[in-house]
Amino acid sequence: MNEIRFHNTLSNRLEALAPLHPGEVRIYTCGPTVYDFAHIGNFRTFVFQDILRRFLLSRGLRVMQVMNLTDVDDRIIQKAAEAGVSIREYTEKYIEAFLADMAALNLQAPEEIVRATDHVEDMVDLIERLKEKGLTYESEGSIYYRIAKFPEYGKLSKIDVGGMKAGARVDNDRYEKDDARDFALWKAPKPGEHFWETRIGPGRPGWHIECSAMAMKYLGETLDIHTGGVDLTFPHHENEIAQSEAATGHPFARMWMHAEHLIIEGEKMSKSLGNFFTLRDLFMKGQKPSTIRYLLLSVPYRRQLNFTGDSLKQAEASVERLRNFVTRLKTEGFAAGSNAKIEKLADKAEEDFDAGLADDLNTAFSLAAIFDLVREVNTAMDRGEFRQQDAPRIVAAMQKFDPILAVLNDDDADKLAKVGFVPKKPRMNAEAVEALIEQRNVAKKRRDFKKSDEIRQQLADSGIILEDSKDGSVRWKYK
RNA sequence: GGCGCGGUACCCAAGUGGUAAGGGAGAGGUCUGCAAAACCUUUAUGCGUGGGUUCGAUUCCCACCCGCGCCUCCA
Repeated sequence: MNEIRFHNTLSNRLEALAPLHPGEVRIYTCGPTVYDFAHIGNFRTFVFQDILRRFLLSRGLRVMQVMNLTDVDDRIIQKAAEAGVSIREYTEKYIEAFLADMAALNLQAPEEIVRATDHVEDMVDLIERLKEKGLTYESEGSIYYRIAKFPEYGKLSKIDVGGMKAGARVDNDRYEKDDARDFALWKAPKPGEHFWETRIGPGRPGWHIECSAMAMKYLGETLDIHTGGVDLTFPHHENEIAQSEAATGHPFARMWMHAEHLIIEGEKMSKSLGNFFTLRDLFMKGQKPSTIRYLLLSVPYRRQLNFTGDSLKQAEASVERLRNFVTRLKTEGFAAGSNAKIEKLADKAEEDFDAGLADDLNTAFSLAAIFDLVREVNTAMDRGEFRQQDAPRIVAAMQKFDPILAVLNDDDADKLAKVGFVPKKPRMNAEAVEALIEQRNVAKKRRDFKKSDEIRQQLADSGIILEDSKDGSVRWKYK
């Protein structure tokens, strides 16, 4: 098997994965800020992270992944106040929605999903450590990190912060800082705002400190991989490095992996452009979970992904092709015996699939390996060169791919129902479908094709596709 | 301006110093009562532009153009 190599933002090159604790990969994943429903762009990043962990698991590695939920920040405080509820109550709804959305997209739950507000103590501890080392200062009740004390600042984003002058920019926080580059570790409470009473005074945590504190609590002072969207590289991850490494004296994350953004119809997604989609928006429009997951995983994570109506159609058709193939394998009858060539095709596909992923999660390459297999096996079937005993081998290959792709085995409607999305019009149940198919069979026997075609059309209007096979049996599926 | 990602057929997209994977879509064909599914053929003498290195470059070097992101607590 090929060596696993990932692109490390820190070195800006491909590096072999070498976990600190052999056999186990410790990953920290920047999760969502739960002030609203997560959008499709967020899920592009989360799908990348899911592919990452699933691939590592497929290699027999243990994965310890921690994902945070940022459940306290300016927006949350403001919105909760507007709604007249506590931060906890306000975020609960969006956390539940996020977990449901994850399940809908077949995103495996990380080993730990942790909330910032459950870890204020850990953050206070970390801030105290920084304080003892003389890396902080206080101003109007807030505590800041003094960037000037961390010479390596900027090593991740390669941003030369030397030019940024204090007061040169509008400070969104409207707190007084000595240097524009400095960031808040702890924010003094504003009147009427929710705050924590702690050893370092009343207030609430800054954004960056939660990730450092929680990552180190669950994964140790040095983790193997830290992931997030490209936009987090600066300042968020840069600040995490500054805080963590200054406090411990050890490297914080050995490898940083960042997912490129998703754009919509060639444009940046934004609320003002009206191209801002949540998952539920897409489900309401009739998009299937498998379609969305496939589209998000089919473009390698370091490439910008253009999310368009056309690309959704293409993704849906691709998933359909794969599913049709599996159905054919399982339902069609083949002549007895086996064909050594088929075994080789399966071996090659499995090898290539894995090699693609090992090469910085090149999902496009891996998918091509699968489609090569699909085409070659279909051809062999059509030519009568595929035998009964070949089927289990190919089914096994497909079942080897799906723990990573996770788009083959689910029934989309069931999936949606399970996570609480109810389609606008209910599907025709299986009994009704079978009954109509039987009527059509009778008509066909009489060679009353007008009638049989009417029935087929009737089913098609209800989203049922029929496939007549040579032996007279009829396969059907929901569109 | 700085940092980063990218510009490959109608669309999505892989890729290598030696002559362009895969998927979708279109066209034609096989199969079928007709469909669906599947298969076959077909759609880039060319991979943003201009130079250079080389026997040979889409792949290496230089310059330039264009798109996008970050540099403002947006994945």
